[in-house]
This record gives sequence, structure tokens and C-alpha cells, in this order.
Amino acid sequence: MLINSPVLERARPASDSELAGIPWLRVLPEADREQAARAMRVAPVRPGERIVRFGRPPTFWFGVVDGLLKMSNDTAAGGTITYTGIPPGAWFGEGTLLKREPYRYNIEALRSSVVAGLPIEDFHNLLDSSIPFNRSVMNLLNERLGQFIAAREIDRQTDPESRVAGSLAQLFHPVLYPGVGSLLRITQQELGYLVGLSRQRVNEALAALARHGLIRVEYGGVRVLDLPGLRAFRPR
DNA sequence: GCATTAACACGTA
DNA sequence: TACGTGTTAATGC
Repeated sequence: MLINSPVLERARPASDSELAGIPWLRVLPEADREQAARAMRVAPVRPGERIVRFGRPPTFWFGVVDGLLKMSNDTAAGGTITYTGIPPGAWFGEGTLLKREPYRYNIEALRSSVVAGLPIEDFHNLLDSSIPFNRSVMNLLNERLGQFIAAREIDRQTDPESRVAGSLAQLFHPVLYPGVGSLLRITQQELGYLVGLSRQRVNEALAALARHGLIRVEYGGVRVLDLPGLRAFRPR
């Protein structure tokens, strides 16, 4: 059953507290919710380990229970393009599941994480039978479309402060990443990987954003104080 | 000029 | 102890 997904070979059933952290489960009628909960698998992931591999057929709809993942692609030139960080509460991969085509990106853990997976057949069963589930997935896709437009805008900013501000604001998205809350657990090194800056430059940018009262830098994380301000940050 | 890597001291989990 | 942070110095485009 777990063919093609090495990560979830170590899987166990989801605990009640893990299930409680999954927003789309709550919109389902009880029978559907219980079936999905039974089908759900949870597994730990080591730093650097891949959850999704380019070219592999889709097997699960994935969610981040805890930790931090990274979506990226390898380039012909031998480099890596990082698209986004994936923090707790995120669910991803539905596009690939819908098309039943191979994954077009890699997803790996930036640090020790816990990942949940709903098997593809259960995902399609819910899509075929549940209007609340369809609404929830449609809402997710809609929010994500907004993310992509915002990401283009962030990419056009050249100064490090704006890029760090924009990338951070994305990670605090309350609908896409409901597990984050106001404190995002991320090191300055990890943020550097996501934004494409050195740790030292990220440190400097964070200090600037903190001076503006937009965030507070904490040990091993960043607390957001003014999300709209962070989203709108521009250098002066 | 500005960002990067390297290096170090210091504080925290 | 191991890791994350804050800072400085040297180097490169």
C-alpha cells in the first residue's frame, strides 16, 4: 500500500491531537471524517530527507504536522530553485493528485519534521462524494493562487529586507498554514535557504524589520507583530 | 557598494 | 554539549 513513498513506510496511524490540528477534517460529516482519520498516516522525517521526489507517481495528499519543509527543483545547470518553505498546518500535492501525473518538484525536510498523508484513493473518494471537502480544497487552491501572485511580487524586490519581509509574511498565512500561529519556528539559516541569502544578511534584515516593529526575533524563531505591515514592507 | 564566506564569542535548549 | 545568534574581517563581483 505504501509503495513509492519511502517516508510513509515508517508511518503509524495519526493520534487524536494530530487529527485535531487538521482543519479540513472538521468540515466533513462524521462518517467521512472517521474514515479519513483511519486512513491517515503519520511519519517522522529526518533533515534533508525527501518526502516527494520529482518524477514519482503521486501516492498521498501530504500535510505538515510539525517542522519545516522546502519545495524545490533541480536545474539543468546543476543548481537548485527553491520555491517555498512549507510550515506546520500546510497541505500540499493535491494538484498532482488531481491530474494523477508524476510530481514536478521535490519536497524535503529542512529539519526534523512530522508529516501526515492521506492515501490518494481516499483523497479521490472524498472529492467524488463530499461537497464540504470540495469546498475546502477549492478554498485552499484559491488562497494558494493569491500566494503565487504575491510570490512574483516578492521576487521583483531586489533589496534583502523586502524579500525577507515578503517571504516571512507568506509563511504566516493563516489559512494555508494554520499550524504556524504568531510564532514561526525557523532558524535564520533556514530562512536564508528559502530566501536565497546568507545567514548573516538575513540576520541584518530581521534586525531592520524588528526595528520597524513588524516582528520580534526570538531564539530559533520569529514572532510576527504586524502581518499587514510585514506584507507591505518597502525600503525607504 | 553590497553580499558572501569564514571565524569567533556568547547565550540557550 | 550542540546549536543558534550576533558581530567582525577578508574576499569577490
